[in-house]
Amino acid sequence: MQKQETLTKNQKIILDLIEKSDQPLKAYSILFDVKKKGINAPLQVYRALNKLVKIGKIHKIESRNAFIACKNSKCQIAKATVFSICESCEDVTEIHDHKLSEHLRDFKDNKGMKYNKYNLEFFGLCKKCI
Amino acid sequence: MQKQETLTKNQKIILDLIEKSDQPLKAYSILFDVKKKGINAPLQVYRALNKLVKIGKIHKIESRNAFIACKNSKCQIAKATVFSICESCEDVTEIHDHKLSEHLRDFKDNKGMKYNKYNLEFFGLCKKCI
DNA sequence: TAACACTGTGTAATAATATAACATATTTAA
DNA sequence: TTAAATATGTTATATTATTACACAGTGTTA
Ligand SMILES: [Zn+2]
Ligand SMILES: [Zn+2]
Ligand SMILES: [Zn+2]
Ligand SMILES: [Zn+2]
Repeated sequence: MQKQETLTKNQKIILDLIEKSDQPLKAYSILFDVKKKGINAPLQVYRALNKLVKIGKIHKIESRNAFIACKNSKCQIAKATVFSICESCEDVTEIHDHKLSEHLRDFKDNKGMKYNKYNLEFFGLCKKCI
Repeated sequence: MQKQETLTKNQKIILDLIEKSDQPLKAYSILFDVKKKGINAPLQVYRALNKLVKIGKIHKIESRNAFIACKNSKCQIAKATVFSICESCEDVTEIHDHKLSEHLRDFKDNKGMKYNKYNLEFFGLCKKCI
């Protein structure tokens, strides 16, 4: 089992907001939404986001500078992420594919590099947008 | 064969600079370096970068907001990128692994999404930094 | 040749994303 | 109970990227 983290007030407020959205949220849109809860500055948002990413509660979609909640309760998931992104409607889905995970986990380059994390983003058109 | 693109003056200047570096360069560092060649504004840099990315001459390292030259002459490579990134020295290497490419190319999710591109970034410690 | 689409340029202004620096408070652990 | 680690609130600033506008070159086509 993963160590259960106790979240602080700001972290809870921001995680709640992200979990209520099924799509990625951007930092300044989060800031706008949590102003009514007393969070006033970008740094307060980014500090919470960084912590939540670190403990795996949310993931950053690097190509979009946006943050999405992780629905997967498994350990280590923060260190092994796969997303599909529709380039038309911007719908983002986290992918958990056992076979793909295995391939990625077992990947070795020929440079002797030691990996502890990866992030994979697939781009295309979702069913609705094809 | 891929259609041979004719690059414009600005695009050539910026591609030259990126190709001379074996590591990713950031847009504003590129801007600083090409000012002596008459490129004065961020937008001139970003326009060239976007074009060069589009035609596959360079790739964007999404997690670093930086741009690296592609050494691979194969078609389609702009649409299927894999990088290893050292979190200590920030060394970035483009990976071309046939087996991995196959797995990624053949990946199908269960949502009927049609993919046309992917980007994979591995993070860890390189040989020197372990 | 003229009209048009398409691509690129140059410039200024601004938007969007993220961090530094500082003072203080709270929690955790030796 | 001191010290270390983590979090907070605030201001300012750094970094990354785009909008808007005027115009120039190139190729197509009517
Ligand atoms: Zn997840
Ligand atoms: Zn879509
Ligand atoms: Zn490449
Ligand atoms: Zn290294």
